[in-house]
Amino acid sequence: MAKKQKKFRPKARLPRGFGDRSPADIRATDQMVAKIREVYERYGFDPVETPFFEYTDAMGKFLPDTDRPNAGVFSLQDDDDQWMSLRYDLTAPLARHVAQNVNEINMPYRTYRQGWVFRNEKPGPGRFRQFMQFDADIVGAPGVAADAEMAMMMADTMEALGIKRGDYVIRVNNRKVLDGVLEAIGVVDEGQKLTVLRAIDKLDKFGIEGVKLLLGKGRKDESGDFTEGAGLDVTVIGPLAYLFGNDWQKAFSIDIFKKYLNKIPMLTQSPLIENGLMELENVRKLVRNVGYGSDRIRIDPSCVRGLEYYTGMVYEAELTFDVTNEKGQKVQFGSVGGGGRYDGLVQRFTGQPVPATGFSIGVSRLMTALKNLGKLEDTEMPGPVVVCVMDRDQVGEYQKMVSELRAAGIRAEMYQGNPKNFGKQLQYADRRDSPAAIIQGSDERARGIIQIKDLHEGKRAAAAIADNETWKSERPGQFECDRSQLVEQVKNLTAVKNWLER
RNA sequence: GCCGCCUUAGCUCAGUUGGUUAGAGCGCUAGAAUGUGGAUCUAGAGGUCCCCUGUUCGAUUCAGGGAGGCGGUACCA
Repeated sequence: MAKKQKKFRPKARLPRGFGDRSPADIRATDQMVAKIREVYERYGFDPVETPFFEYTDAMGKFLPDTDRPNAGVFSLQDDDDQWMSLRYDLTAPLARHVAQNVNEINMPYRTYRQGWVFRNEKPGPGRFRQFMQFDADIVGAPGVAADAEMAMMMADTMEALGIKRGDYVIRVNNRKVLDGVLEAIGVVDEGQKLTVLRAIDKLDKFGIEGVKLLLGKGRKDESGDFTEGAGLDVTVIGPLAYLFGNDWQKAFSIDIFKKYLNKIPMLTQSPLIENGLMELENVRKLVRNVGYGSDRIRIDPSCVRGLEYYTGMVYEAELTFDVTNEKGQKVQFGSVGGGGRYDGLVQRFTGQPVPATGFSIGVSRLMTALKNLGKLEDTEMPGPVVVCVMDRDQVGEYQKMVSELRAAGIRAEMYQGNPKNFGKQLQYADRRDSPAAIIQGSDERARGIIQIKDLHEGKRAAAAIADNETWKSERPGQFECDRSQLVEQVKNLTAVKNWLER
């Protein structure tokens, strides 16, 4: 007697940091993407798409001392043993695309794209290992006017998405100023430089006191974990904190910025800083001139951005309201998009300097924020009109009704489950939020009519009925009409009408 | 990676000072009512109490290890 072999059953589970998308998610994303695209198109950008995979060397993602790709990217070797990686952003692939097509591309090249990117990192609240970004870049435009356009387009995009003025801000800064300051105070070690920049980047998260700790000895977090600081001297930390901790909502001017910079000891004349300040001032003038106030685009010395490849202006879109998650916990949201000037990325391939500036919107993150706020538009779609199967030998006729409704632009289907239990069919239609069920049994057929059951109206009318007998005999929302009236009558139902006129 | 919390039915969660039949709400299935979705009532199905090892007469409960989830922090090119 053979023992019953236990069949291997894989556990149905998602890889960490990945998620299925519901109909509501997909529709909401589509809507968001459409709105963003509309803004970009209006600014004169054209789409171009690159694939999910790139050769790892093209993305510049090999670890320094090994022939293995960076651990933060998903990588695999193809059958030629070449390392390929899933793209971790849309900027590196664009640089590759531009380098490969420099001769065909008409510069300045205004281009946008949206798509999934992948990062092999620990996911967090609102952070996934697959997420969607929406990028726009101007390649081949060296002037700060291009950067100003980016900042303005970001602001416009926020508002196009329904985020009110005051609920977001585009923070702008210049890497040249930061680099100049760090150089002046003697931070020349690359590692220390990065630590300082990261510390400043944490301002919104930990406040100025936390940043001071990180600039100095280090900081202990709530769980008791200790983070090593940059080890700067107190004489430098003070003025730095003063510079970055200031509320920069007031109108920016070079003079004010300089005044703060002057409080930093050891800071001398620096062409780098002068140049950076001039660029900031020019951007400020450009955007103010067309009516973008400091409530929308703000010069902010604490805006640093982590990426190393930025060479000039950097910008970041931040939501200024609190975000709570589905469990009611307040969530640190941080930025929902950012970017900057990266004049060196294309040069990596061609040797020729190609100036470029661009930014990226974290669509998934932004959607999470909007969803938690209830700021997502109602994406509900009414279910299909369900044609009930009363007699199996009549499915041809039922399918014809479905076909007529579809031809009129109305979502419709014939019930595909077991038709034996009629109640089941209505229950199905109800759960799909169908506007109507169509009923034609032998009685109706003999009279050449159909029953149209307005399920939405029925639900409303039923609120007053507690007793099932009454509920059944009254048939709330139900009416009959001639078979030939099917499409016309269904079109007249409120839910259907609203949908067709949306 | 590091720190903390958590893991019991499809879902949200009780509970067992270590004891024989492990519970609730919601959901699901069926019936009351076989041609009428809701509400109501009745019944039913559904469990490796995350996994492994140990302690014990006995472990879902205790100990150690592991996995997974959540949160913080680091990293985020």
